[in-house]
Amino acid sequence: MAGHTRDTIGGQHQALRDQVLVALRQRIVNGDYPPGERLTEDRLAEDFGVSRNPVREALLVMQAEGFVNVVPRHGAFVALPDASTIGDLFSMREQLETLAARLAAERATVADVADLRSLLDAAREATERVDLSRVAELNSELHMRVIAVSGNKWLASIATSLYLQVQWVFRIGAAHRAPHSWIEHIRLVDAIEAGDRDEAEKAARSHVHAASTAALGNVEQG
Amino acid sequence: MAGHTRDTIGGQHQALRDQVLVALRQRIVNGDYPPGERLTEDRLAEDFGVSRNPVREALLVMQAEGFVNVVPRHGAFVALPDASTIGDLFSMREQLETLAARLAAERATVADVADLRSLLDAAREATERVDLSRVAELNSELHMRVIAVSGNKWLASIATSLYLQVQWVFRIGAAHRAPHSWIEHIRLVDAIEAGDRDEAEKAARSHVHAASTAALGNVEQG
DNA sequence: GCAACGTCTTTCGTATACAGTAAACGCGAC
DNA sequence: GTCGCGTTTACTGTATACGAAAGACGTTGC
Repeated sequence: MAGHTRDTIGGQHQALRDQVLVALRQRIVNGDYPPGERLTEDRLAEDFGVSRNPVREALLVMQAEGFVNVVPRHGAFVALPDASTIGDLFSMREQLETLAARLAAERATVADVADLRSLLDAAREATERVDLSRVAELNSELHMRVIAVSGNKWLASIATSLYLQVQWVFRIGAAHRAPHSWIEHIRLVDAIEAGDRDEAEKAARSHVHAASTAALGNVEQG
Repeated sequence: MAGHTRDTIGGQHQALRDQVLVALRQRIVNGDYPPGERLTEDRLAEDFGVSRNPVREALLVMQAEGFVNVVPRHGAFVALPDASTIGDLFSMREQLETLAARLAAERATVADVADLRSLLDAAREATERVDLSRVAELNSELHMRVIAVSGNKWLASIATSLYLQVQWVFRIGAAHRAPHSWIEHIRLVDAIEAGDRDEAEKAARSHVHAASTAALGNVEQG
């Protein structure tokens, strides 16, 4: 039984585990389950209308992603992010973004760049419509796309949970700052298209710095 | 079979899930389960003498760590790392190590440095005894300690699985190169003690580069 | 009134049972 | 001999059942 990939329709079967995972993430990010809230398996199972097993498995992933803290015989709690945790988050993000930018500048094809540009266009349109949440969404999408272009699979898996965290903590402030970051994104995509690794890295770094500053500013207000 | 009672008093209860996780990792790293091998839940459950549930949960973590690939209705397979995957691995490691080194240089206390030095001493002794596997072990321990000193919690959780991967792929070559890397480690710890962020970052970067080169060289020999 | 002890409830951890699906295999037709 | 179809099998995905441990709460002794 050597490596064989199967891509039949059955392969897209969505396990309940994953559905629960998505739903749970959304509820936490939306604030339906506020930080510090206790999440018992039974309750979640009832909330989602499934048994405890899918819930357990989803919670395991959520724990690894840093959304919940699990106390062995006591239950799972929605994590409460503090200032230092947020600072750590952006430190990580800076490292990952710069790597992704550099690799993307090396490896991007014409099609990749066209893809990124279409996202920028969509973001510009959304900005003109003052649809901030859509802009924020497109921005996240752009970053994930850049990481995908970089082709580093560890980067992709780690960045996913990292971005979810960012969206969770700063969902309001991020939407507000989105129009500004759009300009920074153009600089990034330009550098990627030009294949200029150093410029791409610089653009990514300054972009994350700006986001970090804005985010930490929001915390002060909070 | 279910008649096992808690042998240790309340405190830290080692869930079967975690025991299975540790055992499974060890078997994969040791090569008992070679790359490409199919791992059915039933078989693993029987191998470890537990039911399928702890096995499922352990497999979920192993998947996130990149040791196994899970095909939805088909089962789990031991991952087969290829050259590009390994390159990606070291790219990630370089980014994380440099960040860890910089932060550690900022935050290390006197006690932290003493801790790191004691590991270096132990590594020197082991080198003199030509106990290469012990040296490799101590080297990993040193890196994890530096990351702990950096205080970034995401860094810690990500690095854990990253290091396990490195140990898995290059367990032989890593042991061989360990004496060389010892010198590079001294440079790193010196920089951390001096609080010199730039030098620490440089030391970490060149160290990972050297390790990467050596590792990829081993692959060629494959 | 306060503290210590015993019971009690809640919740996790694990095992087992059941259903659904996809691959494997064998049989028959061409 | 090969291709196609039906059966069979084996594995995953999900649900349920049971036991153990930790905290909550009331009770009792001082």
